[in-house]
Amino acid sequence: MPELPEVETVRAGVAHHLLGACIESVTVHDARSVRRHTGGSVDFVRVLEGTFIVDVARRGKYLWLLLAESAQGDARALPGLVVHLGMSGQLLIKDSTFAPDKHLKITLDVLLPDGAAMQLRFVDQRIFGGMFLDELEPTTDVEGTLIPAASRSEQQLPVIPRAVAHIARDPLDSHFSYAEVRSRMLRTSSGVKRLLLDQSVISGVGNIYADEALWRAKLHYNKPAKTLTAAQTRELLDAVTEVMQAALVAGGTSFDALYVNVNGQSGYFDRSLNAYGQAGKPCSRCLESGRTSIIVREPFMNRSSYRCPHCQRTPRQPR
DNA sequence: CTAGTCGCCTGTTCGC
DNA sequence: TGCGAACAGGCGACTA
Repeated sequence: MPELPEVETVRAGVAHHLLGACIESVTVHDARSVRRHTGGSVDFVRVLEGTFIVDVARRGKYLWLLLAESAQGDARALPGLVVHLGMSGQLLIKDSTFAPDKHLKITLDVLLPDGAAMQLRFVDQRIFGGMFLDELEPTTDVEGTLIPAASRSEQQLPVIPRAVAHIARDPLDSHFSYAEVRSRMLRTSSGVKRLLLDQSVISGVGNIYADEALWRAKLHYNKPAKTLTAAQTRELLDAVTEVMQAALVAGGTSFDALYVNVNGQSGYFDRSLNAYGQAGKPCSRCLESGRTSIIVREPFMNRSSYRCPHCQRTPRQPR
């Protein structure tokens, strides 16, 4: 499943390979993958065909391609092509001689600036992800915009798709604000994990990273967020950031290969997890101090939470 | 307004 | 061996 670091790798890979490319033709193989596009498949294809990819930006697990009428055109004149990989989505860059992938949902046939023909393929098994076109609105800086703020012209001001505007900055965002997250945490009665998973508070944190960060910070998922000290909050957010940055370094090395590894192969699962999925196994931190404490799995928000019953004690008044 | 639940999806794993 | 149930979970839509 693509986590935030993989999505950033995908963004960088698409930008690296397809900047300036013209989208010559588009095929929607499964309309469910464009269900968030209000105009339906026909409109999706019609608007996209003939446009140029001029930038690729990201916030949280959303990424979007900025489109223009020419390779140097104004991206604000056209909607953005928003991509969300959901749980099982992949973006693959291949040439058309490669056989169609299993679960291929959308194909963009593109012509690169050097004249080479390629395909950007959206592959998705579970169809939680998708693509859609969405109007852009002005914003402050977004990650991945290639043009440095100082040298931007009027028509290169940062924009964000309307559907993504409510998404908070993520821990890999250079404008990520610890203080804003802290402030939101103090204003809610919810448990801390619910906050970590709330897109409008902090984005890009899924169930795995949430559990791992809570384990590192020795916090119970149901501890009311407002009861965390400033130091605990700092430690928790630092833990999230550290794991993500490590995964980004691990996964961000390979997009020069022939089949462009823009597919979100997770470097994260290669390393050992301390909490997530570890039910029944001893907590490694407890083992180091000569204690045996077994990681437990507990239902939470219609899914699972994993924690060490010793390091991550149940709060006195669980919510 | 906030808090919390539900449903979308399908491949894999599990128990009977 | 076969077969249905449980499970995985991001996130928009919905309810209270």
